[in-house]
Amino acid sequence: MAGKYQSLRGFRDLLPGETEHWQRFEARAQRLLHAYGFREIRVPHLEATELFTRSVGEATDIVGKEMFTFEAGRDSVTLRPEMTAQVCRAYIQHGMDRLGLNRLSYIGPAFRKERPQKGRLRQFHQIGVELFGEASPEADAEVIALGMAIVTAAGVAGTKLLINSIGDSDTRPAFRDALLEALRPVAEQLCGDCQSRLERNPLRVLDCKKKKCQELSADAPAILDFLSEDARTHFDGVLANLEELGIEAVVEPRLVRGLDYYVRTTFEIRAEGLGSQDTVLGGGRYDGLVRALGGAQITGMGWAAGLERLFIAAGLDDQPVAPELDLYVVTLGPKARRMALPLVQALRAEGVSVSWDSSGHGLGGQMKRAGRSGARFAVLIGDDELSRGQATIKDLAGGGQSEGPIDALGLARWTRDQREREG
RNA sequence: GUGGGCGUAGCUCAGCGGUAGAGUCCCUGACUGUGGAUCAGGAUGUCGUGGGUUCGAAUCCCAUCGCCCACCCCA
Repeated sequence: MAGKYQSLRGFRDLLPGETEHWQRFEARAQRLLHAYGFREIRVPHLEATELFTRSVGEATDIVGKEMFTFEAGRDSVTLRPEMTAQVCRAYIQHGMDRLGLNRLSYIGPAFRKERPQKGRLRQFHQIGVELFGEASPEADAEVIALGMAIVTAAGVAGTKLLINSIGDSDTRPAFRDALLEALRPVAEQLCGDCQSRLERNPLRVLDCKKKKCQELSADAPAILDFLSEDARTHFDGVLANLEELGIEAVVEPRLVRGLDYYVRTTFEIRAEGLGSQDTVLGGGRYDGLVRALGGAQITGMGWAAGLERLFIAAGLDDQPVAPELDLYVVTLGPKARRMALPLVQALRAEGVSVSWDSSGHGLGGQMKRAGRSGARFAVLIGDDELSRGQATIKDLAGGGQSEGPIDALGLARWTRDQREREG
């Protein structure tokens, strides 16, 4: 508990050892996204509040109590609680439907003002994709396949794909009424949360984890029975395509996603061992959203995954990455010290990763720093080495010592040879 | 917003009325040119903050802030 200032609740620093995990995942993810033909879009962190209230839904918790909203002069602005609405806004704003830009991906922070806990922070990070203008079952299957690949790329094993169709916006009211009719008589027996859900969003009662509520809603009508002919065909097509791709999907009729804009296909990928935070990726189809935000009638399908949760599910959260470096230059005496900076610069230009200590510590201190830097070899240069024209090179893992080149080009070649020898 | 747990050295934690401790890390030396092992020495704290009880409070009481975990909800 040192220092006067502390990061804000729900906001945290990513330190070296952890950032490497992020970099590795991001590199792998970008390769995958590229392989699927997606191109990255970067949208602002701040947006007009109305964009989110319109798209995510007034009644959702996100809009109701979790947004970081500020008054900026006459405008109300909000730190994005998710990115789909923004990507749609940008899609419309830049006329992307005419530019052939219909496969978009994003990665970055999002903000929700809720009580932090494991795998849930006020600033968290999402990676996601949006596929516009393709309403086919194949599109759904492809987007889901990409989601599975991303989760796998993060190193998560033991995933489970849950899928459902919540029908179209014009058939949902019928289901909602039927559901209400079935649940009203037993409303008293539902848990407190569900009683309020009954009014706000009855579909979510199906999603309640409490046993009693599940029993009470067991005999309630299933949404799949209310699908229109089109929606039913579409859903069957999605399932068939997933099977064709060898992706195992569990139809979960109780799966209801929280955001208002979803229609037809909804799905989540869950990871084992994460408790209530086990949904690592979630998404679905949102065919009416672009239109609702003022664009043309263009369909959409996408998902978002939480990076913090992915890393927890992959078991990476408590495994810091050790530093790696080719060389650490240790100098003795003023002559050697004067040539150190030009030397390390020349080595870097040759693609060798190298560090050194410019603060004038003694040999012991420098060796200690060399050991901690993660360097494979320490290159010792003192008066002896300068007169001999040979550097002393110490193997920091094995402890052995030998002579080696003292000039940049020679050292660079020597380093490359070592790398090759060690694979 | 609700419930529970915890705040003592950079880190992990012990102490639970009588002068603030351990391990680790850090610094110095044994080794006048060698890190990681060993040994010896050293440094480090408004004991989260404010108030109260007491001759005396890290310890008991009250308040407050912060963190963690869970619920709600979600990625």
